[in-house]
Amino acid sequence: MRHGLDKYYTITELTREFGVSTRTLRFYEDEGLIHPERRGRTRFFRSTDRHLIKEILRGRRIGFSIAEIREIIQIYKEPPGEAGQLRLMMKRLEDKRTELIQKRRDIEETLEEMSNVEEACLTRLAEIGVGT
Amino acid sequence: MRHGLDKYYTITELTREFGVSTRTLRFYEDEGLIHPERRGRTRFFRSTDRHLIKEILRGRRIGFSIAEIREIIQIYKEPPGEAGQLRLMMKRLEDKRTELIQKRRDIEETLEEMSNVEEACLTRLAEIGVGT
DNA sequence: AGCGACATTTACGTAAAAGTCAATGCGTAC
DNA sequence: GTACGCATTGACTTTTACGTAAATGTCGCT
Repeated sequence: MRHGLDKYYTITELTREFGVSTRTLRFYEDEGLIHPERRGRTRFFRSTDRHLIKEILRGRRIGFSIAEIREIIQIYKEPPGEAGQLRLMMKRLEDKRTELIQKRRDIEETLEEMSNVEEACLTRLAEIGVGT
Repeated sequence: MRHGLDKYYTITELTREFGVSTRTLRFYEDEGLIHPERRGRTRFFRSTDRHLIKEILRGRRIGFSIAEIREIIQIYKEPPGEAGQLRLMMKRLEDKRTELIQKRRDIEETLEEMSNVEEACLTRLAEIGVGT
């Protein structure tokens, strides 16, 4: 079943879908994050690559570095078997969780402030531009 | 009342409080984000600077660039008076809001996945390390 | 006066994440 | 068969956000 009838994606298809450049996707390949197949020199992306790209971009939006994203992907590919490694990983997960929760709080605070500013704008607009 | 009896903060006090380097605070000054006073060549920070630094660091955690942060600070300092400017600003606020909401969703998805991974770790640990 | 601790300025360095450019290949439509 | 468009590779460049080093200044203490 593996690699059966999956659709192939060309690099430009994916750049259009995700709004990134070809350079970016090649960069991610160089960094070992994705592994498109080749026919000749042309890359052919499987749906698994496509899915990976989605995750990479999400990580990027959150602010993860390439190194961190690579690490996360590694965890999915080969979850650590040894107990010490597992504990270490959970410790790091805990740290990341704390960081993300902080970040979420930051975002929420900022969203609130933006609402305030927006409201102020509206009243200001109402004041000035009654006849606009 | 202005500049009355406010406390002064030295640069190192603030670096300790916020866990950033002196270089960082001087950099923010160079970038025009904060304006500590001087006695001789030494910087003295007011509580307004301290508050600004808090906001800057929050923006940084969210992923805003220095330019964006400067822009936000500008808005607080001198809200635009002209109607066109106001509209433009609201448009940009809208864009930012969309971006932040997306980012928040990204974070929430990632937090969920982290929970799953953590759970998997726990069961795995239970399997292996019954006697650990 | 001299020491140590902390500050400052200037200037160059750096890592991450691409952007850009030039040369080249490959398929196919005309 | 050649021109065109899309791909590729490799090298070089850019931007952001500071780090780091070197040379000095300043303040308080003893």
